[in-house]
Formats: sequence, C-alpha cells, structure tokens
Amino acid sequence: MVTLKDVARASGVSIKTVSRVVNGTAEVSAETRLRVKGVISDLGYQPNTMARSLVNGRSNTVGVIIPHSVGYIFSHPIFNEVLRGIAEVLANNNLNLLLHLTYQDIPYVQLYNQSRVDGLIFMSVLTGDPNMDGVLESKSPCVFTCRILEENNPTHWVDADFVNGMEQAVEHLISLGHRRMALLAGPRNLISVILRVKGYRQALMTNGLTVDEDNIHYLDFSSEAGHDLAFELMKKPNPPTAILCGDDIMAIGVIQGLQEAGRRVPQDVSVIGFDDISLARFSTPPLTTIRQDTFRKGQIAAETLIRLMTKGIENSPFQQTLSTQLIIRNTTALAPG
Amino acid sequence: MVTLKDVARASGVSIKTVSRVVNGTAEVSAETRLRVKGVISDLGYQPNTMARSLVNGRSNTVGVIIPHSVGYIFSHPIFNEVLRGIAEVLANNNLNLLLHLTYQDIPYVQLYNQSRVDGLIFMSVLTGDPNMDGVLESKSPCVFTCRILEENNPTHWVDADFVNGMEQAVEHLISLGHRRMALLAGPRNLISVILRVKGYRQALMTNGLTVDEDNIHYLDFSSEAGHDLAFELMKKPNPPTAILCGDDIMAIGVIQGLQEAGRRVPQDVSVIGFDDISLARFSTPPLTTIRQDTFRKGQIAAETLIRLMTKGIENSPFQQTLSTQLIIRNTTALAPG
DNA sequence: AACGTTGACGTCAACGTTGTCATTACTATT
DNA sequence: AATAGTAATGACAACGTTGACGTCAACGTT
Repeated sequence: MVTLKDVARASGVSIKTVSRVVNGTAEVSAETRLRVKGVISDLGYQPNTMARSLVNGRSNTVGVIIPHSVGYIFSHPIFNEVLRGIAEVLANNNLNLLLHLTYQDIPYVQLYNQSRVDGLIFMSVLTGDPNMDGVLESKSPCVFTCRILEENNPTHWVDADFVNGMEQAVEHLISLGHRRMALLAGPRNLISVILRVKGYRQALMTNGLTVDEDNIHYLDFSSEAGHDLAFELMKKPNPPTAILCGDDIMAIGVIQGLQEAGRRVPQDVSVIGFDDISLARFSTPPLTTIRQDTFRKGQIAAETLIRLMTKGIENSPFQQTLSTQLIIRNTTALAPG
Repeated sequence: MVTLKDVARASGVSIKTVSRVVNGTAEVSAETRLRVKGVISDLGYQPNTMARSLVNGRSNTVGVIIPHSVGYIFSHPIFNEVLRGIAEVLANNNLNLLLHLTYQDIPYVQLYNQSRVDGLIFMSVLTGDPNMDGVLESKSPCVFTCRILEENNPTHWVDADFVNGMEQAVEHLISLGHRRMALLAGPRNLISVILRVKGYRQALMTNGLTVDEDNIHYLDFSSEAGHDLAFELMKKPNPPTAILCGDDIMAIGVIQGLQEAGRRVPQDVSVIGFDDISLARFSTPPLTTIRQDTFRKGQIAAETLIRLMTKGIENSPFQQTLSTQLIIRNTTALAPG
C-alpha cells in the first residue's frame, strides 16, 4: 500500500505537504504541487479512507437498512427502484452505500455507533421492530422511506400517499358500478397496508357504502397469495365483482386465480393493482393500477438524509407524501349486470 | 462517542485490558472481565470500526459492483436474487456489503486501493468496460457472477450455463415440431447473451438444422423491446412459429406483442423465457422457461470470495457453471400445421 | 534599521484501536 | 532458599491521516 509517507519521501517534501496537495488545500507552490502530483500518479497513491475517517469522524457512508423481518420481500421490484434512487443521489454526492439486508437480529443503531455510517435510511420498517430501539434516541441522522407510525411520529420520512391512492382505486371501481369489492391489502404489520385499508374505508364511506369487514383480507405481497385467495373468493355464494390489490405482484396472481376459477377479467371480475411496476402494462390483460414513483421516493430520501447530515437536525421533521396516479388499462370494466 | 479510554478510566484498568475483554483474547481474570463488561454495557461502548480497520488493515467489507453501463438493468428482478444470496452469506460471516451502483466512470479498483473493501464481487460486467482496468492486476480478491470473457480468462466466477440452457430450450421446441425459431437474445455486449446465441446455434446444428442469421436479434432486456420486436416479426411473410427469449421479462412483453398482432400463444406461436422469475408461473398463459438459480449464484459468489479473502489466492481460478432446468408450462405447444 | 506580513513549508499530536514487549506478583520446582 | 515459570496486567509504538501550530525566508512599510 502506497502511503503519504512514500510519496513524501519520493518527492522530497513532508507528509503534510503531500496531504495538502491531495486535498487541494492551503497554499503549496505551483512547482511543488506539480512535482508531488507527478509522484502521486507514478506511485498510484490512493488516500486511505479508514485513516481519514478516524481523524475527521466521518465515514462518508450511508447505511440503507432493510429489516430481515421483511427479507423475503426484498425480491419485490419496488426495492430496486427505491435503491436505485438512493444510489444515484449518494453517488452524485460521493457517498458510499452500505446495504444492510439484516438476516440476524441486530440493533440497527450499532451501525452508527460503530461509526461505520454517517446516516441511515430505513426501508419498510415493520411496526414494533425491536431492533429499532435506540435509533430515534441517538443523534444518528435518519430517514424512512415509509412511515413507522400512523401519525404523530417525529421521524423524517417520504412515502407514497397510500390512503389517497386506494381512494382513487375504489372510486374508479364505484364509478364503474361495482359495490362488492374485496381488498387484498397486504401483510398486517406494515403501516402502508394499514393506510391502504384506511383509504379503502374512507372511499366507501364517502360514497355512502357500508364497509363489510369480511371483504378486507391480509396476506403476503406475493403472486401465490393473491392467486390462492382470488380462487377461494370465487367459491363464495356472493363473490366480489372487483378485487383491489395491495400491489401489482399480487394482482398478477389474482388474475391467474380468477382465470383458473373460470372468470374473465375484466368482464366478470375487475382487478386493480398498486405500484405500476414496469411489467404492469404487459400483463394479460394489461393491468389497471395505482402508480407510485418509487424511484423518486429513493431520491428524496437520500437528498433529505444528506441535508440532515450536512446542515444538522432540522427543527420540525421533514415528512413528504408523494401523490399517486390512477393508470387505467384493461383489467377494470363495468360491473356485470 | 464512548471509547476504550472511557471504559478503562471508569473501570480502573488499562486500555489494553479493556481491549482484551472486548476481543475475548488472552487471559484476563474472571473478576476483571466481569467488572469491565459491566462498565461496557453501562456506558454502551461500541468498538470503532475505522480505528480497528486502520490497525489490522482489513475493513470487513465486501464491495458489490454493478457497472453503470448496465445501471438501467438494475430494475431487473434477478439482481435482487443474486444480491440477496450475497447479502445472506456476508451477513452470516459478519461482513458488510458496500453496494456500488456506479453512476459515474470510476476505476473500480479504487475501492480496494482506498482500503474501503477487502474484496469485490462484480455483477454483469460488460465486455470492454474501461473501468475494469487494473482490477485483475491488483491483488484484490475478486469474484464475478458472470464470465467476463468467453473463454481463457483467469478470473473466478460463478455463472449459469447459458449455452446448455438455450440448448434445452431449442430442443424442447424442436421436439414440438418447430423449425423457424426466432431468438431474442439480449444486449449484444453481454457475455451471457453471446453464450445464449452459442447454445442456440449448437442446438440447431446438432439437430441438422441450418442457422438463419436473420432469426437472431439483439435487444434490451425489457418488456417493451420484446413486445415491439414480436409485433414486428409477425408482419414478416414467413414469421417464426416460436420465439426464444433471453429472459422472462422480455418473454412477457413478447406474449403481449403477439396477442396484439392477433396471434394466440401457444397455438399459433410458442414462447419460451429464461430465468424463471417468480412471476413466470403467473403470466397468462403461464410461461415455459429455463430456470437458473440466481439466489444460489449469489451465495456461491460470496462464499468463493470469502475463501479467497481468508485463504489467499488459489492456484487455479474457481469457475463454476450452474446447471439450468427446463420448466414446461403453457406457452409452448406443437408447431401449427 | 526595525518591524510586521505573508507564503511555503515542516513538526508534532491526535483520532481509537491492536501488537509487541515489559513488568509485576504469585506459584511450583529443585 | 533460590530459581524458573506463569498468569494478569500495563506502557508504548504503530496504523495513515489531518489539524494546530511553529519556523523561516522574502518582502514591504515605517
């Protein structure tokens, strides 16, 4: 490993002068600067990040944490998008990205206390995750790409407007004449799922419809789960004429399940997804869905964290809700009859 | 920040003794050990990773690099799987994962020279990527989840057997009576695509069929590209009766494109994918495809890298090809007529 | 001529660890 | 009783860098 010392010796100046050249700081004579730079590139010197971090107390690294309780969800396409948004912003700010797909139970705050990272971004934290203990109390800059409590939490977050998104979906179906609409919400312990249910309830009530609790289902975000449940639902005496899904993956499974149960989509049953993943427009039939901009969500999370890291903790928490958009394709149609 | 010094002072021993307790090394009297441990948990001491790394020259971090030239591909579902495999193994070995979704042109070897990482895993390197310069020459332990040259390269890699995978696909179609088979291979500068084409050629020749170069198409791994090309192909005077796709994403687009062109899948045209992503069995119709175990690929890559990092460079490069498997679902059928 | 000012460096300590070696005190062996 | 051995601990340097401060020559000002 080539160090400042090596460069200093080879160019006949002190370590400190080389350091100055490397950092472009203070005044070094043009002549010396040139000579040192030559030696640096000759020897292929690269500053040692660890030593730097030790001195100035910053690691120039951001931790992105995906709790292991949702580890299986990591296969979900929205993670790529959020991660891509985060990675792009961090790269543009010369920050490294430490990905922490937690597989064991580990207090997340350790990452910060061990001064491995200067800040943390949390994706999809579940309610009541014990590993979150201490994170909010520590001075670690910290942003969430989801809300961790329904309301009154002092954290910084960016999240899609799941309530309104689901309202848009329900109202679209109501306008098509649907009345019996099943909601396949998602896993019970995700805030975003609770919010989806809230939107579903609100939209029904606003339109003077009563909420039948039996129409609300909690299940994994997976095609299998959607497929199986849709198939089962069709066995009921008075099956729903429309199915609202918590995400597109589930919706694609639902379409399959319905077809296997002998129902046509959308003539017999309408299906609506959530996310608008890139495959949504290529499903058969193309999927009507609620679009959320997950890439942008990642960007904003990273931008917010960087602000916190550089300008210090803000007085009031930064909390941004990103609007969603109804994308009408071919899985929704007038209610039968 | 709580340091060894603080703990030492509070428990009336030297820094070194605390260090010994923390690392569980050498002999410390049971009594002292207990007392120091008490102080450690009282003060909430956490060892500083940077300082440790500086001393022992290891960062306990592995860099995972996804070249920016394929940045757009990061949305591809196989990345999650490979990454998940890597992350799991690293976590079990107490190694951190530094994710490098490169957005600028940066010599990858810098990450290692700056002693930020102890080893590197490369995903989807393109042929002729200038940022690869110096990586192979450096002593940086380094594993690829894809081959970077078709043959005769001394790197360590794990990769799916694309040649045989594509052979399986072609032979399945031949057995169904197909003769005019289009190959939608993927981007031209990916080795895996070159290998797929090789498998396609070999299978045709083995079966006494001639290779029509016009049947080989290069395009992005995206549903859009597959959709558009499939639609165009159907306009030709003598269109193919089967379409082989480089991946499932593309295949799903192809199915759409065919349907829009008024063809039934599989009665008029058979379609076969590659990867067997989790959505494959839920497409309409469920997709016949070639399965590769991408999760395992990630695991093996990480395991191999750890071996290189701990036991040093091996004499002969570790190169493992993972077998693929034909999964017959409902997008392939007897050739028409 | 005496005095500040400035530019261009260098010296040294510090960051928080760990490795090497030294120092005790106590126990076992002859 | 003298000696060797060992268990428990500490002092100190080192890792590669940066920050605080010091030095020294050259120059301009009074």
